[in-house]
Amino acid sequence: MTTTATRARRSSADKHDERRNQLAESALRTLGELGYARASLREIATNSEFSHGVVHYYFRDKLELIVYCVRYYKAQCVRRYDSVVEDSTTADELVEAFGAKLVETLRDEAPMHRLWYDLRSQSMFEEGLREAVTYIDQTLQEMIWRVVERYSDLAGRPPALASPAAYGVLDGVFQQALLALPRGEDAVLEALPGQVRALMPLLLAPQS
Amino acid sequence: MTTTATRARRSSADKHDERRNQLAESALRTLGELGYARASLREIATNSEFSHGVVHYYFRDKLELIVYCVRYYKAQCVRRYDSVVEDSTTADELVEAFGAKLVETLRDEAPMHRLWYDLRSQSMFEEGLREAVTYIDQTLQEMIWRVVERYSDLAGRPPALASPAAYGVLDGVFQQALLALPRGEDAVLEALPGQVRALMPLLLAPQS
DNA sequence: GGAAAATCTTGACGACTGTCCAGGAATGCT
DNA sequence: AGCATTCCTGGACAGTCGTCAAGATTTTCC
Repeated sequence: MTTTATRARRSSADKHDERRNQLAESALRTLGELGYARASLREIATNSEFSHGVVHYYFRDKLELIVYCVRYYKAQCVRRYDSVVEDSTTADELVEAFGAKLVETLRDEAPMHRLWYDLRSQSMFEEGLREAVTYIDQTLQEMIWRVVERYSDLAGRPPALASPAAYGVLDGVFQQALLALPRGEDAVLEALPGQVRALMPLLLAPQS
Repeated sequence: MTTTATRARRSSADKHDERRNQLAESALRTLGELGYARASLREIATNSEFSHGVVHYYFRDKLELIVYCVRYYKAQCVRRYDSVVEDSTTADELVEAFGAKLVETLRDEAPMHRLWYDLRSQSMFEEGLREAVTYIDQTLQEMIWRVVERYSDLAGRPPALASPAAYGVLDGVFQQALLALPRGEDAVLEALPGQVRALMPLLLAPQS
C-alpha cells in the first residue's frame, strides 16, 4: 500500500462520507418540515442537488438513511449546553443561561426538535429505529444530567432526582413548549425561562 | 313529527353512532399496534367485521376517522385518576394510589399510550390533527392538575408549579417509562412508583 | 308483500411509495 | 490518451394508499 494509494483511498472515503452528510442534511431539512411519515425519498432528493436514485447508492434503504440522519444530527446538538455548564459561576446564573439556551434552540431549531420527537414516537412502532433512538435518548439524558450536576455543585445541594427522572421532567416541559409553539410563539418563548426558574430548584434537595 | 318518527330517527341516529364507535374501536386497536403512519384504512377494516369501503360511509376521510377515534378514546381515559383523587385521605396515600394507577395503565394500555404520543407528534406536522390534539392535551392537563391540587390540599402545601409545567413534568416521566418498556417491562413498572414518590413532593412548596 | 331507504361489498382509479437497474457522465490512474 | 472505476441519472417495477361509485344486500315503513 503506497502513500498515494492510502491518500487516494482516504480521500475517496472522505468524499463518500461527505456525500452521505450532504444527503443527510438535505434529508434533515425535509424531515424537519414534513415529519418522518410524509418525507419520501423523492422529496428528500428534490430538496438536494441529486436525483432520487442516488439515495440507494449511499444508503441501503430508507431506514439506514433516517438512522444516519438522526445520528448525524445528534452529534451536532449534544454539546448544546456545555457552555452553560462551563461558563456559569453561580446557581442562578446557570438557571438563567440554561433557560436562555432552551429558548434559543426552541426558536431557531424547532423543526429538528419536532423531528426528534416524531422519530422517538415512531421508534415505539418501528423496531429498526429503536436502537438508534435509545442511544440518542441516553446521550441527551447524560447531557441534561451534566447541567443538573453542575447546578447541584454550584448550589451546594444534592439532586433530588436520579438522572432518568430529571431528564424526563425537563424533557416533558420542553416538549410542552414545543407543542404550544404554533399557538403563540412569543408567549411560549417568554414563559419558558420562568418555568425553568421555578422548576430547577425543585430538582435539588431542599436547603438544609 | 310523530312519536314513532322521532323514535325511529333517534334509533337510526343511535345506530349510526354505534357503528361509528365500532369502527373507532377497531381503528384504535389497529392504530395502537401499528401507529398512525402504518395503519391503513384497509388494515383497520380488516380488523373489524366490515369491509374497507364502509369507512367512507361513516367518515368523510381518514383524518375524520382518526380525530373521532382520538376523541372517543379520550372520553374513556380522562377520568382515570378520579378515584385516586376521591379515595385518598392522606398525601402519602394519594402518591401511592397515583403511582399504582400509572403502573396499571402503563401495563394494560401501553398501545393506547403509544398511539397518543404518536398522534401528538403527528399533530406538529399535520394541521388537521392539531385542534383535537390540543383539546385533549388540555383535558389531560386538567386531569393531572386535579391530582396535584388534591395532593396539595392533603399535604397542606401549595403547588410549586403552575398547571402546564406540572403536567409537562409528570407527562415527561410517564413518557420515558413508556419508551423504556420494551427493554425490561418488569424493571420499568417496578421503578415507576419510586420515581413518583420522589417526584410528587417536589411539586409542592417546601414545608414552611 | 313490496316500495323506499339504509347499509354494505366489491372492484376500480390515479397517485404515490421504496426499490432496483441499465446506461450515461465524470473522475482518477497509468 | 485511454482505460477503469466511481458516481449519478432517469425510468421502470410492483406494491400500497385514500377515495369513490355502482350495484348487491339488508332494513324500515306503509
